[in-house]
Amino acid sequence: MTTRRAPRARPETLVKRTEILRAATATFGAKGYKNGPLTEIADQVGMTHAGILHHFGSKDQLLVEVLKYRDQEDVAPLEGAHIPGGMELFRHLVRTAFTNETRPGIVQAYAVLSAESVTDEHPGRAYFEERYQTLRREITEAFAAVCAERGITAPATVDRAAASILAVMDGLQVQWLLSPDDVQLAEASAFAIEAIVAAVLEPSRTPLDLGLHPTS
Amino acid sequence: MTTRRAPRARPETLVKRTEILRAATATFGAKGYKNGPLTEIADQVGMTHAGILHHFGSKDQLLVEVLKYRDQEDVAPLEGAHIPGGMELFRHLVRTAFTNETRPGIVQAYAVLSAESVTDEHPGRAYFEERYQTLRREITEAFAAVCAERGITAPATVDRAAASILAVMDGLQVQWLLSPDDVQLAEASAFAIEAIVAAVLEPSRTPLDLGLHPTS
DNA sequence: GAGAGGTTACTACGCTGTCAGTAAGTGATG
DNA sequence: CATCACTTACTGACAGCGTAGTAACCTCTC
Repeated sequence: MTTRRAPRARPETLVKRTEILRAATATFGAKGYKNGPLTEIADQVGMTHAGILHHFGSKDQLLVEVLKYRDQEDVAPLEGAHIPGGMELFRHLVRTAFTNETRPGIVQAYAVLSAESVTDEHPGRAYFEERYQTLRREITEAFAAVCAERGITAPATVDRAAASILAVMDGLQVQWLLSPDDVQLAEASAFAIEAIVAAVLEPSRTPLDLGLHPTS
Repeated sequence: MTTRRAPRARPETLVKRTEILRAATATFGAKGYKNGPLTEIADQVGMTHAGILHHFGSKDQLLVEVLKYRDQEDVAPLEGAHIPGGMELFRHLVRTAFTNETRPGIVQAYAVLSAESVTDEHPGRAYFEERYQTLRREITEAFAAVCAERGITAPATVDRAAASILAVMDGLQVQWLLSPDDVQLAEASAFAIEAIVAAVLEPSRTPLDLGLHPTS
């Protein structure tokens, strides 16, 4: 319970810390959190594993800081450093998918860690729970804004659509990591997002009878 | 490399083996493969971990058999023990999503293991690679059949759609496991599958301009 | 009585975290 | 401006645990 916050860092030290965070992202991405040893991270930055623990206190804490670090890095390049709303959000998500195709390491880290986080007592669980909640809310609000713009009331499907959009992006990442030649990450993401957005804005022109609506 | 297959099993032993496979599914689901100890599996079936190794030779081999076992269990209840085609396949996928809502343990095992399989040298990797390839092919063929039925030529989007359908199902499982109260696994899956199928069969009535088509 | 289905005992290893010690920096002070 | 007091940034050794796999040995059952 010792709050090892703010150890009055030397300016040079902050550089080293982010170096560690990057190395940890690589190792956790390649091997998972539980199976990614501190020594491997330490090697990458020319240190012993004890040095890592000196900076972050524990491996659990390191993971939390890795996740937080990735968040602020992702938001950084955005205009005004804030996620857009309305239809622009969907465009942003599609752009993100295209960007992701150029950085398999980070994609792998998120894919592995998010799934691993559902295991018992995982230190990253709270982070991913909140993350998904936040993202779903933002997408739901974007739907509401777009619907309002078009003078229609947002249908009840927006909640399902919001979860589905995130889901399809994540799921495609796993398939893409397994078979990069068979799966077009960005284009498939764009296609699916368009399909889902269209289904919300112009619902069920043709009922497909997939068993959803219990007619039988 | 010793083929420890067919050790002339006693009928009672086969029961024990499947008992082990079920226990392993539970443990691997709860903790992941690497972090799921053999001793925990052994405890569940009233055995020592050496007993498990007697049956399966190694932990890696056990995982492979767990995955194979789940496959044949899933196909078993189906008519004719074979996956349907055409529009019936999509109905089957939606039904599966509803079934899955009643068995979080198995869902968790698949979610955790499929993502873990993309890590370095994971023993389950080949299985998941093939599994996704097979499933994508089956869905693509179902699309082709449905299109033929309607007298239209299957559009180029079927490949992306096939991957997207699997992706959305998998991705929703992770979110559902993290927040079961916030995410409706089955209903969201059904909605997304309908949306994607509709987008294939009746493409782009209204262009949404999500940046997919580089018009600028 | 041979082999299947185990157990007990043990080896060997990998991992996190602790601890003591060291070298280099920081800062107040006489 | 030199020195003393203290902090930061580590290293190296090691404790302590959990784990996979092996080997030898029982003990039922065909």
